[in-house]
Amino acid sequence: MTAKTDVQSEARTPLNRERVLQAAVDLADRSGIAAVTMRGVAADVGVEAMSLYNHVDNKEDVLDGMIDLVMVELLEVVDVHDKESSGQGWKPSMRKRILGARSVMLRHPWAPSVFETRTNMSPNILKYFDDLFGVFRNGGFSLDLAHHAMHALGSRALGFSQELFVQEDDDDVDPEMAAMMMQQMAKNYPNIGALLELEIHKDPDSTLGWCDDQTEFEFALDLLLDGLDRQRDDA
Amino acid sequence: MTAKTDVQSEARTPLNRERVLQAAVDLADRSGIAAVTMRGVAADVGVEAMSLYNHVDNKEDVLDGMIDLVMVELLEVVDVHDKESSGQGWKPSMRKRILGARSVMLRHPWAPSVFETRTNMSPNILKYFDDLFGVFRNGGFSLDLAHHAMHALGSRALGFSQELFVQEDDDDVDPEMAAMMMQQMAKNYPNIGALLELEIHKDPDSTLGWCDDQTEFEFALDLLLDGLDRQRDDA
DNA sequence: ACCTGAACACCGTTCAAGT
DNA sequence: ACCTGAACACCGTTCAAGT
Repeated sequence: MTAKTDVQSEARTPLNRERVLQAAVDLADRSGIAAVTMRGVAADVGVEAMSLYNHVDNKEDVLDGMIDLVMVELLEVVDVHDKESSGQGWKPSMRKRILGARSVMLRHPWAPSVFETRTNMSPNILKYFDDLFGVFRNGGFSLDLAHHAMHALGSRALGFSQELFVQEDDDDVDPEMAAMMMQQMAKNYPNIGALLELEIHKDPDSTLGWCDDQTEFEFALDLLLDGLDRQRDDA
Repeated sequence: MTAKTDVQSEARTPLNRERVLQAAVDLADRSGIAAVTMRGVAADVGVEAMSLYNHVDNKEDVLDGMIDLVMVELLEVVDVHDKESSGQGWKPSMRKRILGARSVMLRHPWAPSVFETRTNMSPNILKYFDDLFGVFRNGGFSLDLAHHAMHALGSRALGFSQELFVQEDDDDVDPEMAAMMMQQMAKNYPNIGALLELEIHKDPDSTLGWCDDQTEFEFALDLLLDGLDRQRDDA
């Protein structure tokens, strides 16, 4: 946001790694991760693409850096949410942390897909996971069970669950055609068809957007946390 | 595999969509998804890149087609595993299906990442999910709960769970340096450090590869299925 | 020390031209 | 009907040259 307002003073101060990475994050937030090219980031920062290589190693380094900026936000948010739920036991604490993490991911919709391509852990990522581990252990989990728990949570530990086949918003759906497709679906796929009918009954205006991501995320999270709680009691 | 043995007769029969897609899958299995370029697939099939466009719409179409071939395998495997567990209740059935699906994904390690970029469901994908839905419903799940269950399983329903930060196999780790890193880790990240120590104690030969994916996958799967079972009983 | 222009080796894709 | 050569608009990245 400051990148445009004060061009003169920005131009005077030489470019640095931080400004490059922040520009990349802003660009991704604004225009999607596909827009984050070396040339695109360079343009946003008022420089030619080749100049970026004075401040970052290569594009992988840019992506690593973008994730690191997200992690900083994540550590902040989790810290805030953590104080709210101090002394309430491991489950509310874990729940708050993860839902807090999710709120950060919602601000950076490109982040999950970039996370999935990272191979190296940064200090901030390690700290985040170490803290999560700490919550489990303070809650009476054995190291082994805490380890299993982290794997079971998977990406949910970072606040996202990749939703498969996210339909882009179809503004221009012919309602007649939609009805025909529904009929076809019900014939070939009876169970999915039944579900569609049920969901349409709930909200007749839309056959789309009927999966409330927040509800589904919390359902799965609670399913996992409750299951882990039970395993902890058994030990 | 047949693509190389019989060049002459292959050359005689004109190219078709199926041969293109199979070549793409073989190439991905052999050399990874990054090797699947229009030029690369074309070369494997003995033609120039531009010729492919006579048989597929574009690269997205190729990726859709590759996934469809995987889905065919998946439907076959699931069908086999399903007969083994017929009449044993929904849980063993669901378990067998999903572990069967996982065995297919292990044959095509590139498939998960491609799945995650698909936006459209193909008939085979719809059939697969409809069948899964059927298992839940026959097991006494309400439509609503079955719907939640599918979301909770997420990509696990297709037999994979994206593992974050998969470390590439580091053949050339200096053991001295590894020990130093361990010490550093234990200092900065006490919980992760404790876990590393525990795991090394189990298998002193390797600090890597200590996460048995199959075990973790089954742990998470059973956690979810047991949790869903409990919710079903409450209804 | 930092930035640039030109260039390279790759992409996916189009199109007129060949058979 | 199918295949090709040349070309286009993009990538990430290198390097010698500028200031």
